[in-house]
Amino acid sequence: MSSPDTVLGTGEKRKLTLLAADLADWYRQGGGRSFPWREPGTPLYQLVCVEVLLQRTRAETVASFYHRFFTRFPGWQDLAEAPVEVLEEFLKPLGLWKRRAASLRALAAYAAKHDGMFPNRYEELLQVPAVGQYVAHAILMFQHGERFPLIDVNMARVVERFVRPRKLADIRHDPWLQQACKWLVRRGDPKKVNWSVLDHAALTCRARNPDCQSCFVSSRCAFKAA
DNA sequence: AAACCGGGGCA
DNA sequence: TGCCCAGGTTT
Repeated sequence: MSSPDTVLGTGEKRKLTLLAADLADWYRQGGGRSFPWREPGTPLYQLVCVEVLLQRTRAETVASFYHRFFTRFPGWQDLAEAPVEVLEEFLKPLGLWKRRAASLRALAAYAAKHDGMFPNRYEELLQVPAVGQYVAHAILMFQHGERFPLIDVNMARVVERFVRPRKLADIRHDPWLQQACKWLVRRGDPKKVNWSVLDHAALTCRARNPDCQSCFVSSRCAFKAA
């Protein structure tokens, strides 16, 4: 048996399709943000490292740290060779420095054994150290060009406000939210569609002070700010 | 399912 | 001051 709480309905799919189309147009017209790691030709090494740096950390903060980090650690080998204490000290301005240092070192060790490549199956990716659902999706998208959503608090907030709230507390375990996010990126360039959602979340559909007045999809949105 | 990590940004 | 941030791991 499938309950409405766990299955994405037809009406919900239609709403999400329209939302994605509008966000894609907005992004194409230059409405989104620009970050160093979005530049064409950014190596997979940088993309994977950035995902670790972005965890629980504002993208703007990571952007200001980007040049420093990759000047000091240009490749997997530099990361693997650095003493963990040095890496920890280097990461302190970002916070979560102990965990991040461990994650980056584990990833560097993995990359060294696999020639800088990662698995192309979701289940295998989850076995890689420091790789959870979000990073696994990111790797599938960036390395293999597959159509996966970057399901983070931002995408979750946009989808939940626009359609309806999730049932489970944890984003990563809510089946309805998973389907909704996957549906949201069903068409268009996977990277651009994902970025358009994240940028809409950061600029307009903000966590604390959402700008529903200037939101161009507010007429179809289930969420109304006070 | 909930706790934990953590410094910085912002109201 | 208190909440929030492109999560993953441990309990």
